[in-house]
Amino acid sequence: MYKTHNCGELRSAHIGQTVTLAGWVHRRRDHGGLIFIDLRDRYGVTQVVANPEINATVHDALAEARSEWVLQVQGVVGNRPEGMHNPNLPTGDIELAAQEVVVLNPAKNPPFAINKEDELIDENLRLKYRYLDLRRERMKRNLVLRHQVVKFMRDYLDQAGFVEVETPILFKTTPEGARDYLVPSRVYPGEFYALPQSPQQLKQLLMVAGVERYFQIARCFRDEDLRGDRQPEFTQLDLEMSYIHRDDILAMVEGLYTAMVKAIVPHKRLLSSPWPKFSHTEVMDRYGIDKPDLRFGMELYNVGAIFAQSEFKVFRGALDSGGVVKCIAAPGCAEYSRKEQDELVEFAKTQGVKGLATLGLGAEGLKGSAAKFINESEVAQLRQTTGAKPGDLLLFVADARAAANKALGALRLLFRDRLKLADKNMLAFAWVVDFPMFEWNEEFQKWDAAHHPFTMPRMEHLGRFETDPASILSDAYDMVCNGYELASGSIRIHRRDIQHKVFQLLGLTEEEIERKFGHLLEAFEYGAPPHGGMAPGVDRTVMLFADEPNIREVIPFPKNQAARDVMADAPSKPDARQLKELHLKVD
RNA sequence: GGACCCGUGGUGUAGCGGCCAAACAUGCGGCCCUGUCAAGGCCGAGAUCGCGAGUCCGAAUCUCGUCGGGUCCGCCA
Repeated sequence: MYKTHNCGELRSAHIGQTVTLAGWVHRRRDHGGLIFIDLRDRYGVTQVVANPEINATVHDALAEARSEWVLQVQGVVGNRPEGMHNPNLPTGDIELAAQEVVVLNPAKNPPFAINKEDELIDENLRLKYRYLDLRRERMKRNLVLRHQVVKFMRDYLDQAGFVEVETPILFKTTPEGARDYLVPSRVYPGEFYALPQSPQQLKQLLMVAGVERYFQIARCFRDEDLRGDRQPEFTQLDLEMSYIHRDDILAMVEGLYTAMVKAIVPHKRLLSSPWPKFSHTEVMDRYGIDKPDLRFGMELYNVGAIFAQSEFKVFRGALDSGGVVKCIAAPGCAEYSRKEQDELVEFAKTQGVKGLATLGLGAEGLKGSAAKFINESEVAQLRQTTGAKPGDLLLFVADARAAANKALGALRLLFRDRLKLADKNMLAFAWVVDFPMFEWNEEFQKWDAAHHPFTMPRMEHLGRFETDPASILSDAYDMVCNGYELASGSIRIHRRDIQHKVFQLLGLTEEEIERKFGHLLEAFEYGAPPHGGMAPGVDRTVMLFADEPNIREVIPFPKNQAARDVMADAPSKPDARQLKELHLKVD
């Protein structure tokens, strides 16, 4: 070992001991005579002091040292002089009087400061030098937090009788869903493996195999465009249980997360426990989105009834064509300028609606674009329905229901951030249940599975496959928290006939069903138990726990938004020989 | 595929038609300094303002294009 102790553990009790530390030069303070070096390793920082009158060689060596040099220092742990203790440092009562210094490795000046936390360094630069970025306190903290989260999950599920099983990374491409990452086979020209979008089929087969309680910290791959909470590869806590109903698995995951919050982020509070449960319809109506942030109010209100007799053309048109008029009330924003209101309108348009009407309940009367079209009686009813107060700004969208929900839901989040309506130490977990089983795909004129095709439709709705697929509900469920979808899951189909029926409705031919899912359907014929599961996102969980704005901050080596690894510069061109072996030609 | 925002010394910012052969902080180099801990003091180096066209007497500043980055829409069973 290069060291006898780490840089975070020495205390007064060690005074007088001869120890050896090794680490990076965090900071150097050269007084000409005395030199102080803050030596840093993973565990902390210890002050090393060199006195030229005591040891000139050591003093000269430390005078040369610069930031991020790697040093090994042997010395005696000493009590700091009276009044020189540093209460801000766990090791602040002692210092190491250096007797011997070995430069293990000098270092170039880093492209950004490792010993500073406040500056927001350009992320591309951080990613290019990720190994330096990870030395910084913030990243180190996130790395360790992630470890704690994963370890807690493993321990908790082990206690609950789950078995961790690894499933293949090289698997089979599946239709629908996200775009697959394909891996060419050298042995079979023209054939490809696919990286799993999730271990969905495999874990179901593990249920058929009798594992009963399975979990895996599973890497998943989806070749879609990136977002702050989406990476091409990400990690899920993949879970599956046999002989359970929906509420059994919800209770299992709720228990896990509730215990985990208490153990790992005790400074965070749960909005409610047990967690509330909403139907999909209800969250869409009230929050305009299927992953509501419940930490604040500002709900959406359907005010169509108030304007049933309105002559306001915008509202009239929407209502007459089967749409809705909905609104939210932005607290204290009645005096927004014309420009500020125009910005809101523009934002709404980016969310897919034709426009946005505004009504400010100003101190000197009504303001905003809808003011002259709304009468006193309507204002009174609006105030009653929405609870809006004088000084609030009402924002109306008159459009098709889905579009209106989406735009107002997005505006609600805009105001959350702008008005700081959400407490960052609050975790508002909730369940969303009763999803529709199918969604009509306008582009391809076909039915899609709203969750995935292995989801169990409600038994009592099985008769509607031929008559009204849109009305079929499924046993799917989402776990949401603070505006993120943290997990998604369902009770699965375990009967061949039902699974076949679903594939048929999704438009797969008999030949496709057999070729793509034959293995699964056959498995269901050998005594598949009823089962279901879910898959919480590990990256998003850690992101929420760490108060980070995106999952890149909790992934050691993430891709940028263009899906590149800017450190290694991947993806990259393979050698011609590699392509030839794989029987590939590139355009 | 689309919309919007950003790009100025190593880093973070300011400047947003002439006062800029670009300012501040920090970092870096040198000198001084024996109790600092974001050490201090003095001196110094370091940027053709992402790139390319254009407008103008004059462009870091305005316009167009392009490259890079980010946020969002589409997409993400």
